[in-house]
Amino acid sequence: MSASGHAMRTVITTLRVLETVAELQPVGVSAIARATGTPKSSVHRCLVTLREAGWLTSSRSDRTQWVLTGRALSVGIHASVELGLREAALSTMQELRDETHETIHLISYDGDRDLVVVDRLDSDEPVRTWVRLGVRVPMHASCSGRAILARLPDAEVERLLSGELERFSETTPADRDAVMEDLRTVRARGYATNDRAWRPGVGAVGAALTGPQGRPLGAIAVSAPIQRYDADRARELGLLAVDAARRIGANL
Amino acid sequence: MSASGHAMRTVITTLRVLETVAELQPVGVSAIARATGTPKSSVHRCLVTLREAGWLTSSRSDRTQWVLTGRALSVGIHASVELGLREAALSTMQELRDETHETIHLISYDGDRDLVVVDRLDSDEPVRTWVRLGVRVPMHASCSGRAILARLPDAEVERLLSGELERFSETTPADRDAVMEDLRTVRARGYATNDRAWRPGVGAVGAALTGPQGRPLGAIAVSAPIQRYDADRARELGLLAVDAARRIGANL
DNA sequence: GTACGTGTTCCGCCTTGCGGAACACTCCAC
DNA sequence: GTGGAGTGTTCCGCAAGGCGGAACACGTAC
Repeated sequence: MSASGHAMRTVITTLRVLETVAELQPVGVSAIARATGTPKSSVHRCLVTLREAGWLTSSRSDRTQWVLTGRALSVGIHASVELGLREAALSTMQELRDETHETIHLISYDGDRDLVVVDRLDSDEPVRTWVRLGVRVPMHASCSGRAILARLPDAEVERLLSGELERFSETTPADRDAVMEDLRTVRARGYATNDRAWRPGVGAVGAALTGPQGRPLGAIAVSAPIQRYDADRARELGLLAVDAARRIGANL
Repeated sequence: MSASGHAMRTVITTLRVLETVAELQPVGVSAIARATGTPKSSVHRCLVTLREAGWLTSSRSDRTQWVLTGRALSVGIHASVELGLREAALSTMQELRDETHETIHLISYDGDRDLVVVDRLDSDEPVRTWVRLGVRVPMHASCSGRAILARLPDAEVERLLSGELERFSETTPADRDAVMEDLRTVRARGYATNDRAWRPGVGAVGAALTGPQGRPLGAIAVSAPIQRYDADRARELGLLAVDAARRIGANL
């Protein structure tokens, strides 16, 4: 697709291996080879290289398992510091959790393509939703994604929604038109909703966090098991999320 | 030094470029070339490759500047989740901050080599200390480092202190012997101290966070401007840090 | 105008990564 | 036991592909 074919193949595949380790760690050579579709010997070379670079360690025992080191952590945190989201959001997230008793997620949008869950405060209910920190969130299927899209100029929305839109369930927006229609609703009421559109059994509402120039830098989301989620609850949670987003935005 | 010379040169240099971007971002080609001692054309190729891999974006203006994307964030966060430190430490860190009114740092030790500041709660005083999240901390010169060393078996200490020990100031431990002597004190009283040994004008105390098997997974540190730091205050803060570390350890 | 400072492109030499295949090993079923 | 299906690791010859000096295009400072 994209222009520059001048990229180094070695590096690209090694980075893909690194990302796979991040997802599956602790993990062995064969599993990575399967997940990436790369020959085992090549994967092995990548792993050894990453260890020499200090990004991975091979954890002992009979079967060699690979895990990330603090180096990956260090580089990653520098990416988030630039935004300063976490610090700005922390106290408001706690208030929101106390008001709703549901799990609160903080999502970062890097202005380009990636949507990442950077922080989470857990619900105190016995039944609660769960995602791993660091997971990448789909733009079209999550309420955070659509809350952010609703604040972006049309050209950028167009670009972000190009390519295939993966369907996770019955309620995932089927195509670009469905998303665009939803965005009108989101713009009107200030928050986006998500009724099991991404992960099964999970409903959620999200509101965009905007910086000084009105540009979205991320989103805050409240997610609940579907048993505690219906139209009325969505409105209640949505209004709280919008208010929380406003307070957080004031700190950016 | 180390064994495997089978590592891929390309990848190693590209990762070094990536780390440099993390430190200096936003940053241009020439600055990176200077910092890493790599020819400009090679650095440029690395950057293009990293962009294609989705780890960097080139922010367009007159001068091309490079910054990390959320992909780096995502991978980095997965590294920290494995430890689960942040979640375990959050509430206790807040208590400790309220007790001391100084800046609290959470440091992660990945069991190998890297010591990274993963979280921070700021002091409410007008004069306060400051470090960037994600920065790598020296083992011998920081109180967190020495608090952790004090809990490690001799062989591992030996390995970690091999190589040159950088001197940051008059009070930085000069050599391995000086560190080893300090470790005895640390073991005796439970916390480590740091009187301007790493960063100028900053005093600090630190206590190790240990997992179920007693292995250190990180440290918690209280750092204060030297005006509010002397022997008495160090003891007071040290005891509070030790107690906080115990409470956090109970959650691991 | 001269002198540096950026970032970007080109191209021929020859290093270096490629990956199938063979290896050593552990576990499990029969 | 013996075979088979898993692991992770090593080898090696071929040629793909990365290297980096040099030249380029631009902007700013004096």
